[in-house]
Amino acid sequence: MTTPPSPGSESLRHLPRQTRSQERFNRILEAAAQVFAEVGYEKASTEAIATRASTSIGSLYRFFPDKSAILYALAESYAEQLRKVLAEAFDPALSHLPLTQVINEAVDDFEQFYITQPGYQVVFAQTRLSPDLQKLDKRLDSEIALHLEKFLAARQSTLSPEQIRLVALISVETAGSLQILSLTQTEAFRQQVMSETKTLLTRYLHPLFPDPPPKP
Amino acid sequence: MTTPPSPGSESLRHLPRQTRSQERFNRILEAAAQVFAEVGYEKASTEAIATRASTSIGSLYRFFPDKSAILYALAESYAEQLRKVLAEAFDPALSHLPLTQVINEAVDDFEQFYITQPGYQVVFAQTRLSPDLQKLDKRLDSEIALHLEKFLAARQSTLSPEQIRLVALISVETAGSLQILSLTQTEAFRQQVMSETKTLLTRYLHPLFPDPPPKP
Amino acid sequence: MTTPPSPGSESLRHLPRQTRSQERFNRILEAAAQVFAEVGYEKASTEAIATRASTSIGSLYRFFPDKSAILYALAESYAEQLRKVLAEAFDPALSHLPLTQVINEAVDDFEQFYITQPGYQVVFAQTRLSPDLQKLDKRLDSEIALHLEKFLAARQSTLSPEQIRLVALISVETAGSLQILSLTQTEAFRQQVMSETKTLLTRYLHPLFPDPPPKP
Amino acid sequence: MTTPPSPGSESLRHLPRQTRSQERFNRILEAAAQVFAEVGYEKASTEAIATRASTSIGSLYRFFPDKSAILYALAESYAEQLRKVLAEAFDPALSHLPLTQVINEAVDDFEQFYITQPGYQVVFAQTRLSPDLQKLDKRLDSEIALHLEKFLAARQSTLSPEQIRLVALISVETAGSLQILSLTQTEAFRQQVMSETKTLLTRYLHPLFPDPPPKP
DNA sequence: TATGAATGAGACTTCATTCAT
DNA sequence: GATGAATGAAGTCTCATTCAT
Repeated sequence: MTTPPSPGSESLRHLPRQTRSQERFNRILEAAAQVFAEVGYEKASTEAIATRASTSIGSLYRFFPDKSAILYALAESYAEQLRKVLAEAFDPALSHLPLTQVINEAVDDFEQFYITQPGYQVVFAQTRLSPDLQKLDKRLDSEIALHLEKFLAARQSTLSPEQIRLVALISVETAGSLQILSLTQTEAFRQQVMSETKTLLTRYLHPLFPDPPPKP
Repeated sequence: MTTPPSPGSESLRHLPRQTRSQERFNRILEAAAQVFAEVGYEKASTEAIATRASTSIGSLYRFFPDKSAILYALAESYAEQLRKVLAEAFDPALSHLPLTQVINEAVDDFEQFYITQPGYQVVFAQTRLSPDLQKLDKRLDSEIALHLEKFLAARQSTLSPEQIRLVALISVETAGSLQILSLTQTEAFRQQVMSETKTLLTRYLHPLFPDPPPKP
Repeated sequence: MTTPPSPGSESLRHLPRQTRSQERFNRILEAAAQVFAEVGYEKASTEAIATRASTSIGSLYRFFPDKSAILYALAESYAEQLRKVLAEAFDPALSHLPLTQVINEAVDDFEQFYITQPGYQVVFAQTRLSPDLQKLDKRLDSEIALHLEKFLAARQSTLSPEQIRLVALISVETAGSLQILSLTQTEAFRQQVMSETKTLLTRYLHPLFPDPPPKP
Repeated sequence: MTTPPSPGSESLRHLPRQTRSQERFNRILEAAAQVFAEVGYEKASTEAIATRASTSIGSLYRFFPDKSAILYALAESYAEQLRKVLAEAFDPALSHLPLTQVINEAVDDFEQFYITQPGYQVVFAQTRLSPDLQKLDKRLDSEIALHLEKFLAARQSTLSPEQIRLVALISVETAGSLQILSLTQTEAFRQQVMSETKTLLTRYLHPLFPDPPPKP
């Protein structure tokens, strides 16, 4: 997921892809994601996380100075993953495609991320809520909106970079919150919510970034 | 805020508008809102809440069987307040006004509510996050979206009641999450976010509920 | 049950047999007996006792300086009741009857007392257990054994008064503990235990107090 | 006293007979016995037990999930010890001895157990009294009476196994309650009570299990 | 005198964190 | 480096007792 404190040599061909240390670091992060998703951040005990990661509480504290450091590291990991997802979805090379199509696929990708990373919701809510994690929260926001910004900037638009940033942030926030809403619903309703999310985003963004004229 | 367990006789002469009991009940609820807003639900200790309410831990437990009951009561209280705010903002009598105007004012009212009730965010996040509060969460969603639903239904529309319900829920959810986003930002950016929120909602809703023709 | 602190005029013909105060005192004592029997002394809350007695916690504390005073008063009450039961069962006037018969009836009376006074077990165990109630415990023992002593003394016996006291105490203790044992058993087994109790006591006492020769 | 959850390797060299864990487990159990004996089960605080065991409250809860588990473990421990005491006292190999002699020695052994294990009374009273410990109570009764049962069965008797069971249970119960009675008395009286206990049991049991004819 | 709201000491229990092995 | 036993601060909640009304 993310790089552990001690780097380790990754370029030597026949050596294990990850050092033992990295492996354990990632196992703990995955275990934390699971436990956070199941019971929330506060109720997740470090003991439970260590057990889930098939390691000891002592080892956990070798990697993380305290419990909140796990949340931080997980947030970093999610930020990186989201960056990749959004980098693909909003590849500037796709900026000539109809906006609707790009949005639809991006929302679908976003949904996949939420479904496969059930810990994200908790981390997201926790960083948003707790005053001492807000710095982290803003950085998460920035990273996430970054690629959308680039994509939007690639389409000719009269918007200033600051305006584009605003629009990107709002779009991502909206998509995220509706995603979370959808996950508390029945399957049928969930799909309706997702479909409506696409409509909403399209209607919001279309006037700002009109589709380019088809190339002759 | 909400009515305490036992009402008591309120018609006696010019005696206090609230009984001693109601006063204390409300003080505790307000203190809880503050503490929740400051440190979050889990980190808020019942002791801290009692102290903030200038009462004893024993008195707190006279009104609330356990800590979660405070969250419940606060949620009910907020739901009721929001209902009132939205009832005014979406008074069906206003359904002949331009949608933009109604949305603008509703978002402003909503913002006022968020600003004056800093505990709402926490309660909202908590009910959304914790599995055993989801029933409460859904009920709150329904109640909150109710007035928007009625308002939208009052405008002629080709949408089914179910579709209107969906649209209302999404609108309220979006407005809420952007509200929260705005509160983590600087004042200048915050206002831009609110303004953009109005734009987004208008663009989303307008195609569904076209403004009525001006009266001749 | 027992006389409350303030005596009250009981000899005036047309006045209520008990003053309001006495009535309440007795209601509290009865309520305490019930609650003690149900949950034990320590887990019985003074609030629960007051409620069961249809009075207020404040009134309860008018009669009893603290919780243990209720236990004391109840113990006094039981001592008095037991004294009556045993006074009848071991009426010295019956000392000419065969020992077996007297024992059988006494055990039956004792059983009735236990069944109708479910609080007795708890009070008994509590006074026996708690160091600061042992004085009370010994007085209970004395009172209870008193009548048996008188009865035994009335039959010619070579035993000294001290020896008779010892025998009486042991008999009562044994009967009591087997009584308690019987109450934790199924109905069928319970009756066997009671029957065996009679046998045991008869075999123990008979050599000490042989039946008098039948009067010609 | 009893074996702690995880045994551990005990065969290593000349290392401590008990593992650190077992040592602490036993220390806690002994401390609990003392505190229970002094103030009773309900008034014994887990904090006081931990302190008396020279350990921390956290360690106590590492071994026992809650306070009642300490009572359970102590009850098991006592049951096992009593079983051993009674197994020796009622060794069927002794069944040819005069009943009086066997009873005398058994009562003496029983007395030693009570004196050296002052917590037993409390555990005994608690299991007998509290509704949710009655299953444990009955099991303890059975185990404790088991050896007397075997011993009695080894002497020719016309009694059915069920009758023997009843007689054994009653004998043990009686001996126990008289033991407790004796402990609340002065030393001189205490010895008289113990002596009388032997007489009582002998008179009760002798007719049922006559001494075998002396070997020629 | 009766009431019951208020108090707060203290009980049980959890869990983040440390550190000897 | 890994382990997990040990620690103890801190949290939730109960309940005997007081006292203003």
